[in-house]
Amino acid sequence: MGRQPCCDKLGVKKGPWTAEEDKKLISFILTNGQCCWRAVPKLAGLRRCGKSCRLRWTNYLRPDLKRGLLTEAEEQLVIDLHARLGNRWSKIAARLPGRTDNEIKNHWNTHIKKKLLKMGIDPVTHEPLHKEPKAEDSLTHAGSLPAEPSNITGQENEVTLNSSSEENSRSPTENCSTDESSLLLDNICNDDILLNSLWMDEPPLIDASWKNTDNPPLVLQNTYQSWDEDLTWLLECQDFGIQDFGIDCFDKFELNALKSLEMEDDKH
DNA sequence: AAATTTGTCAACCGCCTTAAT
DNA sequence: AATTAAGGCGGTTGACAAATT
Repeated sequence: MGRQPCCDKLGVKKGPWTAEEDKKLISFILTNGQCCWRAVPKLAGLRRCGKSCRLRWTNYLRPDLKRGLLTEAEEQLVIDLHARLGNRWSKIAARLPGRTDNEIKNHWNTHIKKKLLKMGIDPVTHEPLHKEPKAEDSLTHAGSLPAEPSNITGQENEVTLNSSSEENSRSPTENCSTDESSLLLDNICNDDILLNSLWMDEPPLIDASWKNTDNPPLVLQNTYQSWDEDLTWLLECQDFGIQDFGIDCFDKFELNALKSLEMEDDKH
């Protein structure tokens, strides 16, 4: 009855991943693609739960991940999206290429939350903590325009709030006050179709903008910079048949995954 | 210099939805 | 239709690092 168990609970390792485990997982996924996490630990020679492998891959090992702190523009975007979506971190993360829900959630809890509180803004409702009773007061009170969309300007204390209500009639592009954040927000908000897809829980559009830039892919710039010395093996990707973690590699990887899926489909 | 506090974030836990049997 | 696991998600924890006393 039902499906087979995800993994043999006995002998499953927990805790921090070692460099060796990471290597095995990356090697396996780059070769075979992402599919059937239940089978991954066994096939990759890992004493881990499939769930743990998926988490490790999506949150830390994926080649398209950015590393490091969120930029101001990204932070602004997170605040704006949070005002609209609440704690739906995966939805928010879907709009920030190279960022994971876990990373955004952590950043929210450790940085943004405090920042907003410091500014006198409730991080849950995005309303002022001490709301003035008079409407005219709210007009003069920085960041106290509940009916208006959110916006953090470059100035520390000038935060225009977004209504936590899911009815946001004003064009979100009007929120943008910095060029950088404008660009980011434009990607999401300026397009009704995109916004609708967000609300309708449709799959996000693939963001491939970095593929067209003259700059090296972020993955090459940042992905493994902060890793400990044990991970220098990653620089020797050829060891497991990977020339680099750049664009081509990832495209191949995606193709590999698709092939695997197709093969799975053929079997059925 | 040592002890304590605070901050950060990777990883786990448990719940929910979806899908397989 | 009922049962069970996979996959996905958000909340929470705990180890470690950095800052402070």
